[in-house]
Order: sequence, then C-alpha cells, then structure tokens
Amino acid sequence: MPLATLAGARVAAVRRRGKLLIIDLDGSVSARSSIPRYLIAHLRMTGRLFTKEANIEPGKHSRCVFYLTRPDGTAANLFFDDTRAFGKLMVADDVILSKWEFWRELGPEPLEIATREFALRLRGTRAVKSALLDQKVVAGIGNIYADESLFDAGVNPLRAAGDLSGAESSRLLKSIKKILKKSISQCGSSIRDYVDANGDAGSFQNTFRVYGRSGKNCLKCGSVLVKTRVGGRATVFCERCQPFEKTLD
DNA sequence: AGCGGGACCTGTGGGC
DNA sequence: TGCCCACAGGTCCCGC
Repeated sequence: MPLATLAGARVAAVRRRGKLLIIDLDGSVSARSSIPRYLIAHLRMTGRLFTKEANIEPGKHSRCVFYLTRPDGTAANLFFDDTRAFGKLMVADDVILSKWEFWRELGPEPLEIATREFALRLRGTRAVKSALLDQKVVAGIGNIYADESLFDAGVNPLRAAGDLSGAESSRLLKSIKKILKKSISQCGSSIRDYVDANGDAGSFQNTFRVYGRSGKNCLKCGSVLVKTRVGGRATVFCERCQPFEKTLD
C-alpha cells in the first residue's frame, strides 16, 4: 500500500517480529480506517528508524520522513535513514500480511521456542549455521549471533543441521537465548552503522568472541580462530572448541 | 531441495 | 596522499 495512505493514522503500538519492526496504526483518514494496518520496517544492514524534532532536515541517506504530532500537540519527524538502501518499508493490512510469504513462513521467536521444537526444526543436511540464518527455521538470528551462539555452544558451524544430538541442539538453543539476551541488555551490536531508536550505539560488539576475530586467539583455548564461508556468509569459529566430530555427552 | 554465486547499494579500511 | 579492491548486521533470484 502507498505510504501516503498513512496520512492521519495514529501510532497505537510498536513491536517486533524477527528482524521486522512493526508499528501498529489506527485512526487513518482513509476509507478503510477500521482495518488494522501496520507500518513495517526491515532495517537490513544499515537502516535506522528514529525520531527527531520537527525542525530537523532529512540527511543524505534519509529515505523517508513521517511528520508526526505528539499527544501533547507538538510536532516531531520520524526518519527512515538507510545508507545502503537495502532496508524496506511497507504499509500493510492483515490481507497483505497473509499473502506475504516471508511473513507467513517466519519461524518462531528464538527467545520463546521450546527445546524440542527447536530440535525438530534443525533438519536436513545443510550446515547448521545456514539453518540458523534461515528465518523460516527461527526468526531474527543474523550472522553475528549465529557465529557467537555456535561458539558458545561449542558446535561447529559446518555440521549438518539434522545431525546434532539432542544435547547439542539443546545446548545451542541455550546459547542463542543467552547471547541474544546479553546483546539486548547491551543495546545490540554497533560495528559501524547500528544505533538504537534513541540514536545510541550498542556495546555488544565489545563482547564478540568470534565474529570479526579471525586470526586472533580463541578466548577459551587460545588456538587461532579460522575464517571460512558458510552459505556465502563470512564465518569465524574455533576448530578446537567447535570440532566437526559429534560431541559425546 | 538446496547450494553457490550474483544482485541490490554505499562506504570504509587495508594494501600497495 | 590516493587509488583499487575486498568486504560489510540481509534477503532474493537464478541456474545447476
């Protein structure tokens, strides 16, 4: 739906699903105002969504500006900035969402999924890291958190997803939850672009144990971390702490 | 089915 | 200093 159909809409709530930011809208001036509608943003690599005072002009990489009125009547601007222009904005209603394959097939939230369900979803012969990055398997895990979680769990990224033992997949899920919670508590990972809605950089990047550390020493065992490619994505891991052989436990 | 490779973009950092 | 290349938090599409 055209962004212009948002004129007059009211922001009712802001939430997240996987890597998607969802702004729930109501009170649109359009004829279909009774239908729940959403402004959905995917920031991809370099997108940012933030508010500024109304007198702030769009920057070089501003892709979209929404002119808001706060409950107290004052004005503000909501910017969607994106250096690389990979990010997406869309206006949708439930009909559009139900036809959107990415949305329909989005896997469960990693912080909510049960151990057994997670194990069942790790199927097939592809690399377990590729499975983690597949948003249909679990929603929201990206390259950084895949590498960090696999290291934390001592699971080799190239292991076939379906070959993990029950203990291994359970360990992996625990690590994913632990890493994600820790990162959230530190406002995420700012490598260069990322800032939160307040414009503040995260600090989880200071805690990376493998991501971006190829050639450096493993913080657990001291051996040199290796870099490879898995499913086209840069992947760093420790050959000693994440052996390819099945862990016996 | 699932993989690799390329496309989409702009900016940055390293090597020469 | 400056140029060129490789690479970057993600999907999506194509051909094999």
